[in-house]
Amino acid sequence: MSDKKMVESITSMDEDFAKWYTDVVKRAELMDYSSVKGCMIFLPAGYALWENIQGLLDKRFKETGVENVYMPVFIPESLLQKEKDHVEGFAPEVAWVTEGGGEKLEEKMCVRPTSETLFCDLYKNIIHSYRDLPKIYNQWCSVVRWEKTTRPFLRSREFLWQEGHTMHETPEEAEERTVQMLNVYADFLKEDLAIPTIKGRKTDKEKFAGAVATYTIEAMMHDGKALQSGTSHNFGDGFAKAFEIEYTGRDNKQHNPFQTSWGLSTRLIGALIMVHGDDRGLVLPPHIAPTQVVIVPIRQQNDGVLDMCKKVADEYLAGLRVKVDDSERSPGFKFAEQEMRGFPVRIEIGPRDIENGECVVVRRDNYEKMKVKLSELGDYIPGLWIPYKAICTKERKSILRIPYMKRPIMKALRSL
RNA sequence: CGAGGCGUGGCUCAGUUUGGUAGAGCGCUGCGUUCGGGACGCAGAGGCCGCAAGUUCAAAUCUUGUCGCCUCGACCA
Repeated sequence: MSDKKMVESITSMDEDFAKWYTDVVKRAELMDYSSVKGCMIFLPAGYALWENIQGLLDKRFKETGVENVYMPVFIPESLLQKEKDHVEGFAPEVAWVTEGGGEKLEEKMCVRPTSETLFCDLYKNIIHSYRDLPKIYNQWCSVVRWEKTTRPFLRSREFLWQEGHTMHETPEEAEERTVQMLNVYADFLKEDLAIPTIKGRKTDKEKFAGAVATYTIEAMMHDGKALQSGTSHNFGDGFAKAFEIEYTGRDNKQHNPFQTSWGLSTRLIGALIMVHGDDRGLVLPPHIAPTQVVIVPIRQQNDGVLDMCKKVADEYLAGLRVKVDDSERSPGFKFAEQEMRGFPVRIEIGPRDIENGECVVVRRDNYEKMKVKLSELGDYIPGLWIPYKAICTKERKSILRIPYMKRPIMKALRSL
């Protein structure tokens, strides 16, 4: 590459991993900064990743009996303060609303940093009998935490997530659900995002404010640091007691139910970038890639080349998310641009290929280049998805060998 | 919130030390030639130099304040 081209390329990850990360999120147009301090804009490419994460994870949730709800974005001060540890844990990073309609509010409200208290408020009203249990609710929403330092996807004052909140008859059942959801997260990361994780339990100091136990999945980034990628909490009956949630048990006596909560956020997009990306940019695993296959016509003005590309997309690759890049750029430019955006597979089709009834297939993860018969594409491309899953088992072993493991992962390991 | 760095066309930056007509490359628009790893020619458009006060005949440049962004640290999904 000439110096001219180097100007536009991204910083090497070994030279400066933090700079590489921000270069990638900006150049791949995943996000942008806004005039709102500490908050970020999800651009189409970034939001599409979240939509796909939502779709795949929500399906897994539903398979375990989860129902979706939506709760208010505000929490009255009195409600937030009902559980002592909880309010102490979150107080420093809560944003408050003190005025509405031009008048000072009688009671100030915070913008939810998390919704345990709202769910408890609801459960108090709808749980009266053991027949009302379990309650397995989840909501997809955004929450606000007044962070002092922010980074795209990894930490921002407002972020998107899901928060599940469940109530159970017995402590055993609550513990079971806590672990079950941690496993749902770990399986999702492994099978759909090709991200291997290590499951662990947080120390008392690190655990969620008000929880009895916090479990976490930690993913290893390229720079050797661990990133907390999902958490699952067992609350015991602490909140239930604080919120006076009681039900009549099978023994006709009053009991407090046992509670869990679990969450996974848009931070996961940051993990995705840091785990799979390389010096050419993003590498997206096929299951969540908004565009799974991009077709580049070579000499597209020639009669038939563009038509053939569209035909391949429609007929041989039906069912996959395919894009034909018919923009008026040179092929080399398209290659570089698409690799930067992380499309898992590229197909090149030119006049020579059409004569031979074949095309060139290039994988994003290892740049492997293959000639494939057009008629065999429909089987060949989905076959490429499998190695992405294999990444997990392969890299999981290497993770355990990384010598300069950072503190969080060590703790996660120690407590297992 | 502590330490450091940076704000100049869309992007990356030069110009600031020593005040004096706003610059370059990339990108963008139009036309033509190109197309298997970031193509080329010609012709164009685009900036009150983050914002606000101050010093001065004169401020991108000096002073003060302020806002924003980045990195590291503490805290956190």
